[in-house]
Amino acid sequence: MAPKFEPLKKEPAYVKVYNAVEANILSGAIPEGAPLPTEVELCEQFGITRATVREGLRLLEQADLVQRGAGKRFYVKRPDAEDVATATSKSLALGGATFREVWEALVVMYPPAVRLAANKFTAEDIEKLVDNHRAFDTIDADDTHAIVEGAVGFFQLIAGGLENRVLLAMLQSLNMMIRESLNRVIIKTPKAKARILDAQARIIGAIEAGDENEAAEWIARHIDDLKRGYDVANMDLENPIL
Amino acid sequence: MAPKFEPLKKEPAYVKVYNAVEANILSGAIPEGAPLPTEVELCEQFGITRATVREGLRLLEQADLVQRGAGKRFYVKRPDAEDVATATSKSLALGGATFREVWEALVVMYPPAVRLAANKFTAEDIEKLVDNHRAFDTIDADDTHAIVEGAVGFFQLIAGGLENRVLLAMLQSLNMMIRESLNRVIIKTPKAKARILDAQARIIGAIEAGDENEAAEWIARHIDDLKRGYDVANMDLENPIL
DNA sequence: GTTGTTGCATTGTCGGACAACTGGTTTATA
DNA sequence: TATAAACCAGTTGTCCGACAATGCAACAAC
Repeated sequence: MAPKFEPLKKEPAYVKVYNAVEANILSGAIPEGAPLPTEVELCEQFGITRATVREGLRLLEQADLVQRGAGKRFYVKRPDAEDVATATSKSLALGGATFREVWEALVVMYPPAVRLAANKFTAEDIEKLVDNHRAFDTIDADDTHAIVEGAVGFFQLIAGGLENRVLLAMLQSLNMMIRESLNRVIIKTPKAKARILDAQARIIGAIEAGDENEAAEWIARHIDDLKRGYDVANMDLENPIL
Repeated sequence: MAPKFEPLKKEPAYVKVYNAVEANILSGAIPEGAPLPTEVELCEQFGITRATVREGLRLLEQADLVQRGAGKRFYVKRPDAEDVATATSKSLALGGATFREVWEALVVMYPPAVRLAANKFTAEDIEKLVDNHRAFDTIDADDTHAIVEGAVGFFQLIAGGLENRVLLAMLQSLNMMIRESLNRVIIKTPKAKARILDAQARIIGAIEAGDENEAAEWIARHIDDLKRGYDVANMDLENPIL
């Protein structure tokens, strides 16, 4: 067998900057919230020019490891679930994810998630759901945008109450994609609002009662119901959501 | 109520570059695989200096919208599921995700995923599972690293066969975090290999038979079994995985 | 106490320059 | 002729030095 040499990395300097700073953040050497050295300081420390340092900083910036304060210099920031979700959904959408894939993911993920919710939700969490539900009731049935927001908001509250950032990030990115989808296929059926309202009520009831089977059952129906809009619109589910 | 003004954004030029190019990619004006204009061309088009253009390009680079070819200039690339997963898991880990969150997500997501697999997997997919299983059988029971890889590889194959990039991205990022976790709490129990092997066999059998209940049942047990290592190691599940 | 002023630190942008690398073309050599 | 060496053009990576714009803090003025 031929000796397998590493491609002996000669990464550009700005990547090295990125890696070096990332390592320091990761190891905790630069704690969360702490400011990064200034650009000139970094220049001196790395022994490179400012332009190069800045390119490395852009990488960190886009990686959400670091953020420009209201003031000026960068400070370390841990990526929160929402950022992760935004980036994920954006990437997936851009990657050509189809309606089918998104809906399928929804069907797969939410029923077990509400099962967890039924076991875990506090009175507070439930109250939020109820509030959201009441607000939803007051919207104009023709205001499709508001309806979409209300429907997505419900999912958001479910995801948010799970006390689990990993699940939160994943469900949230799903929610964003669903919002895209729903806004595209405008919910036209006049009954839409009523049916959503009913489903939400039952799900909330089931969670409140801690009845995970009932909750899972109803959210599955709810999702299926939402999806029906697509079938009605006669859309090809294999179309990309973007 | 006090009038609420927009923060009147005056984004720096390099952000504008990022946005402009992103928009062009998104709209399909620059199709996938097509090369971006060279840096100098971009300078001319935007009417700014090269250093600034390059900062914008770094943002695009980190956003995985664009990639440096083996040759030289950037070409457009859609983010694939793996990149998304890598970024997601990294961010979540950095965000302080705990063992509990990861395991919980695993418990929530995989049983329904294998249900899907039981309905959807082709002979080919199953063959891969079988191959992986056979290979796993041959590893040394003391080679904990190999055992972890084998266990994770099994999950990877499940995720990969679903024909769903959205689910794939999410499951894959979970897999990466699990790999981290398992490598940390080294599987010591001598029986580990045997139990994993057995569970995998049953899951594969169930998928092959299209028995989704059986498959879901066994993967749940399997996951629970893997988790037991933590209990044995007496680890605090609320510790971050990093 | 609020409002202006001033100066400092830091970032954003500029212009030009050069080395390094890649790919292709031409030329020299076996 | 075929192969290797040398050359050239295009592009990226890095550097330097400079200046404008902005935010911050301290201080002065009303």
